Amino acid sequence: MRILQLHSNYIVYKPVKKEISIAEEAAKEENRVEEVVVLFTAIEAGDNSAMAKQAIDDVHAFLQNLKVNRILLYPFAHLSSNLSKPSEALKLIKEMEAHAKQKGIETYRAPFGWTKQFTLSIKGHPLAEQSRSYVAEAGKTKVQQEVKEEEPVSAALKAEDTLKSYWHILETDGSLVPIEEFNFKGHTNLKKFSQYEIKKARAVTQMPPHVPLMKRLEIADYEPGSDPGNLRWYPKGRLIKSLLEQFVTAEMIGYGAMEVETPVMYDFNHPSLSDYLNRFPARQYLLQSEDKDLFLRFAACFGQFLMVHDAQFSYKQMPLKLYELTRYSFRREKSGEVCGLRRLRAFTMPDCHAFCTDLEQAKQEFKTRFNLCISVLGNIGLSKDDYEIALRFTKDFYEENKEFIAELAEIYGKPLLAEVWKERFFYFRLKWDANFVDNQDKAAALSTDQIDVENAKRYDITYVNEKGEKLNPLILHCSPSGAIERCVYALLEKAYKTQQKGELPMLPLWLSPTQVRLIPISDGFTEKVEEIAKKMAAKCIRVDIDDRSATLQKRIREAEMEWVPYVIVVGQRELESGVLSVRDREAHGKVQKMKLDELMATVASKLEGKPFKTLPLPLYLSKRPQFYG
RNA sequence: GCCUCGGUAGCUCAGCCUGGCAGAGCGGCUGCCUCGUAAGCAGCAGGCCGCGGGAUCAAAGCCCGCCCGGGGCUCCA
Repeated sequence: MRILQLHSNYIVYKPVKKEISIAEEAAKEENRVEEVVVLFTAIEAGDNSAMAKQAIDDVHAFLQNLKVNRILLYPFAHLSSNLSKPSEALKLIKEMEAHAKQKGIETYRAPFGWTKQFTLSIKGHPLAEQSRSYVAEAGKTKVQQEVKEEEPVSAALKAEDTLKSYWHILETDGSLVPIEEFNFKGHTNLKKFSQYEIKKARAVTQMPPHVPLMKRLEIADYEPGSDPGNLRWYPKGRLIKSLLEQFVTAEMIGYGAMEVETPVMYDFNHPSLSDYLNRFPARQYLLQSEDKDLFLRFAACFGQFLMVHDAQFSYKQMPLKLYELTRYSFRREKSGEVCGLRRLRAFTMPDCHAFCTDLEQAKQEFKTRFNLCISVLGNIGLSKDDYEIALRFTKDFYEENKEFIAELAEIYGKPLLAEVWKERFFYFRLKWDANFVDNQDKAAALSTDQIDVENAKRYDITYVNEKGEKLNPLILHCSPSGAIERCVYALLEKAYKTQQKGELPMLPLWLSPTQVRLIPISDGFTEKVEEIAKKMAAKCIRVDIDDRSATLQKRIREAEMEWVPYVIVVGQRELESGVLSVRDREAHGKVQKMKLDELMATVASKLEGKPFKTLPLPLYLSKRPQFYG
């Protein structure tokens, strides 16, 4: 007997169709039970009455802990592959029901033998979700009990429960080393990341450094007037985010993806969608409109799959690549999990799907995108030293594709973490993700790509092959950079690390809100300085002027605290000689002499290939409001 | 969701334990200073002490509930 026990806020279920001849009579209407412990129950071959009684007694003990006295017995065959005969199962279920009632538990029961659909809302506390199995063994009942967080719905997810991960380090030559045998010397971050993945180890109790930074630099801030994890972005933050969005989008279009736009909300009861939804253990934002239940998307999958389902294409157009910058994707993360820019409830995620004919094509594409992602991260300002990669695959996939896996390891050029499963239980066969390790030794995934072998069928996506046959493609899911907000988080955390080393923190030049700050030494020079500013702005350089009446030293200090890459003081000497004194942050704040044209050429060369947006604030600092502090 | 810490001026925070006039620094405004590479000087304004309830002659402070944030538990497709 297998029982999945879920302490729920509510469950709504509806019998849809009789499955078997002995199915009970039931009305095809919705039933709703509030504040209830739902018992998804599968009766297995060999189960007996004693076991049924034992199971209810165990549940009863739990109810007292949970301070609830209401259960719903929900026959749920998918929990086991060793089911008993239906007649026996029904008998035992009825016994459980009777026993529960006898113990004074308010007992409800979903009908046996029906296909049912349900929606339920699980409580978040650690005891809310439990699975138990009872095995008949030499006349006595053995209870195996596990406390495990998981969504109840899919058999595949249940498998996660029993399926074990085998951890290895994949060397750059493609060899797999069991993790306990790997020498982590010189691979500090990989070690931290591995520990984070495997043990979920937490050490520090400290505010993540990027949070005060995102506020002080007027990038983003919490918005108490919204839901947690929905942030406000100040002009400078909006600029940074917008540039990242533009850059990633341009890279994906350059790669050959077709940019599309799809709705942010979907029908909760759409057949393909609800199925996929149940496969995805994230919590959704739900909303009601007229008579519809809607959910907010957590990725672009829905929209793109529905679009491709309706599209006609053949092997000649493949791999077929669609891209969308989802602003926003929503995930109703548990309140304790939302954190600064690391983990949000509303976030901007570039999402690119490639529809491939077969595994060979998928692998080829996967490799192309692997290179592309590394390049995208690098251009954003995150080098291979800043993140660690995990590759996750099944044992059989590895056996069949050793060379391919080795190629990936070679491309990356650093040992990476390999998670190996004996069998597949997610919808993908191969996945990689790049993970930033932050100042709290926490890891956050950035880029990722997966080979999805399930969803084409689920969404009835087909292409036509050479012989005119309709086939389901393989689907690659890729986020080239990961969430844009998370990129900002990584850049800020990285800058903080730099600062801890005693160096000057900064953002990449192309993302710096002010690239060049001009400081007229006194009022009389402001007009001349504006001429210089105009020349620079004309060359697509974000320049501003600190015309405030504060002392020179104070204005320099504030420019430094804003991480302005180039600070130039302009007075009589500069105007007469035409030579500027440029305080170069990258060169540790050293003041360098150069002509305006030289500076503009230097800056322009560093900005090559990056998108540009004009300054999102008034040219004169005296005209700017203060958003924070 | 649970545990835990916090929320006082725009920001950072002291005051709370032991109830009795609401505080500091930064920022803002005004004035002086017009400056040569990381904090010039002075004055003024600025408060629903997170929100709601309770006990008290009296609450920022004590008690209860809620909201928001940090950290932890749990989890991350």
